[in-house]
Amino acid sequence: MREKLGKMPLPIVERLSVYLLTLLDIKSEGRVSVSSLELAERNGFSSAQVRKDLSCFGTFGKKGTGYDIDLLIEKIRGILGLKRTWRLALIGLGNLGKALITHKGFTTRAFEFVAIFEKKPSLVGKQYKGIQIYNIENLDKIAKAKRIEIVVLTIPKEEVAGVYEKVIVAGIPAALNFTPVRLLSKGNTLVKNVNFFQNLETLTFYLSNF
Amino acid sequence: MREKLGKMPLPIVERLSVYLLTLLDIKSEGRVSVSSLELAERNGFSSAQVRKDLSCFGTFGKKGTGYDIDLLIEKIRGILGLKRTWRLALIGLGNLGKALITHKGFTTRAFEFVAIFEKKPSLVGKQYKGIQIYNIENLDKIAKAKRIEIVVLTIPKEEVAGVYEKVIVAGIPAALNFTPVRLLSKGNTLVKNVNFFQNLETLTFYLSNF
DNA sequence: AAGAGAATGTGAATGTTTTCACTAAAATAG
DNA sequence: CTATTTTAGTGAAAACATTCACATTCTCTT
Repeated sequence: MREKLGKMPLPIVERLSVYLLTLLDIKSEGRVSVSSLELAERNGFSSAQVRKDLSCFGTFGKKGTGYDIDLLIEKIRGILGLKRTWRLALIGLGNLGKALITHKGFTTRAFEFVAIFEKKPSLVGKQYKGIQIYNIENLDKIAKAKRIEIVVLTIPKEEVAGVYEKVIVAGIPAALNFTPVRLLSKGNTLVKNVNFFQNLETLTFYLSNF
Repeated sequence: MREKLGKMPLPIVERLSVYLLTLLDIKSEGRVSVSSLELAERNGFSSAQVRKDLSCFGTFGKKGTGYDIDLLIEKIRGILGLKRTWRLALIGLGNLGKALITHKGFTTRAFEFVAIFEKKPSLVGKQYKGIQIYNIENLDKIAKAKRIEIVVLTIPKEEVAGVYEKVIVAGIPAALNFTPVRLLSKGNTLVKNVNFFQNLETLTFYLSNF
């Protein structure tokens, strides 16, 4: 069993998230246990990979039977830090921002939006879907007061650099970046970039070259 | 220089997309050439990696100087298949679907929405932002008529399995899947899954384990 | 209760990706 | 014009990730 969790390879962490989704799905079918083979086949992995991934965190399975679904769900939730609610802030209340705020998935999972930041003066001071809208200039203060842990960036290209600087100064632990500007983790802020166009472009690459 | 483009490793293709974005950025600053080192440092890669990635497709640089920005942009656009417009269809006109349709990035890039499919009967036959809305039952017929190349899935969990089956039957070349149901490429359809929660969960994992 | 079958956990082998370190070419400075 | 600096391209080495293959343990059938 592996030690340093902070150095765990990203591919493994990403697959844990996939396993969790699959387990919840299988559980909803009323099942109570599952083999590494089934967990693998549902997701296009190999069974050895599933077992090896899980073995990094402990021995959760039972030879001859497989994995107890409820137990494995709880273990993975623990590993991924999903046993508590994470406090998010949306920065940029455009179309995408609104879509994310209203997305059911966040609330049914371990994520909660506790603040919105928006440049447009006419919106500051109001609420959207019950969440208070603040001026980005107050990010530092509000971040502390509201204990913001992750910011979700859905602002236009031009504003990214300035806003990211404020996020770093405020010492916010993490950012999920939906803007087309690639950001690098800096200071105490861990960044994850999400880029639709990159995804589309990998498709067009393979479509063009077959 | 590498041969089989269809087998090109995904990480390389993804980085090409990043290089392209960076090049456009540098170009907009009025520059005409760039070194592998700068291209690397702007994105958190190593310069050797940039050079090796590009060397898979040809020799585009000039020793002592670096890469001509215009030339490299054109080369990468060619490699990624971005020298023409790709015909997209949105399936599921919810909040996220609407946000994507109105997203400027698609039109300023090589992507164009040519159809929308939506279950809600009251919307079928109408238009949204000038794009015709069709019944999903007609996917096969419309896909051929409109020469749809990539479908963007923004439908609820429950509908995914049924809709995906129709996409495969229609033989649509690719799907960009924003639903929380992970899909595997099947038939002639290449799938790319985009999962916000997986991204959030990798953040919470590392936040929890430091 | 014994044997067959199922399935995990894991060291070793294999495969893939990244980095190193150097050669060679172009640019620049003296 | 020569020496120095910059930088691409690239085999070889290293690091990383995946798969193999098997010992082990549990379950189930008869």
